[in-house]
Amino acid sequence: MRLTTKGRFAVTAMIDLAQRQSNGPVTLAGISERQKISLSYLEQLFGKLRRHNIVGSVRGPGGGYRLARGMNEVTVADIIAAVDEPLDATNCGGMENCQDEHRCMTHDLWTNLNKRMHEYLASVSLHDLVNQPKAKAVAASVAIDDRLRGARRDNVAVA
Amino acid sequence: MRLTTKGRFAVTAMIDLAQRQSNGPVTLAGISERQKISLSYLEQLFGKLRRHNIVGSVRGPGGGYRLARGMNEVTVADIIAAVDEPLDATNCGGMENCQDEHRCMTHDLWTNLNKRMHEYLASVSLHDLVNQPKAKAVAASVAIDDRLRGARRDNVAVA
DNA sequence: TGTATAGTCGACTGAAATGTTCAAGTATTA
DNA sequence: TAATACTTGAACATTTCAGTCGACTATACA
Repeated sequence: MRLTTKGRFAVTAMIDLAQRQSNGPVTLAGISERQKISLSYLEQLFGKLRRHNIVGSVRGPGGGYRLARGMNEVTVADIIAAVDEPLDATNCGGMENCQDEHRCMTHDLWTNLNKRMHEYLASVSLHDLVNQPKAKAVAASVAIDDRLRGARRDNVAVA
Repeated sequence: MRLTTKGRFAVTAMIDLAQRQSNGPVTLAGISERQKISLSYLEQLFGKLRRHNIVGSVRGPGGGYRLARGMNEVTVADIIAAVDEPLDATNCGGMENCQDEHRCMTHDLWTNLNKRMHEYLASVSLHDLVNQPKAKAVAASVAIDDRLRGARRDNVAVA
């Protein structure tokens, strides 16, 4: 799981899309203008999002993109994984080279940390982002800590 | 907050350092060999870590690096921030261009997400990583999360 | 039947970041 | 003084980022 401006663009664009799809398909040209992201770059990003079945496309006049699933079914982790693609997990791709005890230890520790990060990003859905009440950031921190400790959460609103 | 292999290398190296500093300063050459990271690359990373007062150096024979503070006082966020440096937070650096309502909204949403990620990484200390009992609780919480959310097909490479 | 709309695909680009290597230092210990 | 080890700077190939361009296909609508 990598986190760069690329994933940021994708998330921003997806929020825009989620907010507007009720009026029918949303054009990339519109997203481009509203979010100030180059149209051709969006085409690349949405090509990947489409191939990952996160969005669907409608061609021709009046066409555009729409979500392939409900907002609750699309997480930030999904979006980032779609555009950032593979990227090797650890220095020792699978088992190879892992005979040394110390390497294996740091290896486990790292994948562990990674897993938790992914877990967090997977816990935030597009719905959470779109329906986030303006400015509650601070209060949210408590909830996160609880969740990391294994606290139960009902279907909602991380935010 | 950016997350790349660069920060990964730094965290791995810091774990190695934390595990071995009880025997006195740890040389980069040693870390390089154990973790299979190029020595010169480590030199660059530790130069930054030193300038951020995360590690301290001891020159001359028998020298090396040691933590500048206790393991509990060094978080993953500290390490990543030190090596990944600046990187603008949002597309609209401060206030500029933020007159449009929608841009401001997604802008807030994004910085919010960012804040939470940072918060999480700041909650994991070097001590936590070194003394972590071999991966158990985390895996469990992931399973729970998936269940609550309704099984998802992608199962994205966590890495 | 055209034609404008809008997605699809591929190649290509300059700039930056990654990760590595080489080389020449300086400080410290023995 | 010699060996050790950090310090600094430069150069480098490779990859990714972000954007551009051009040609193409599918569809709605007049």
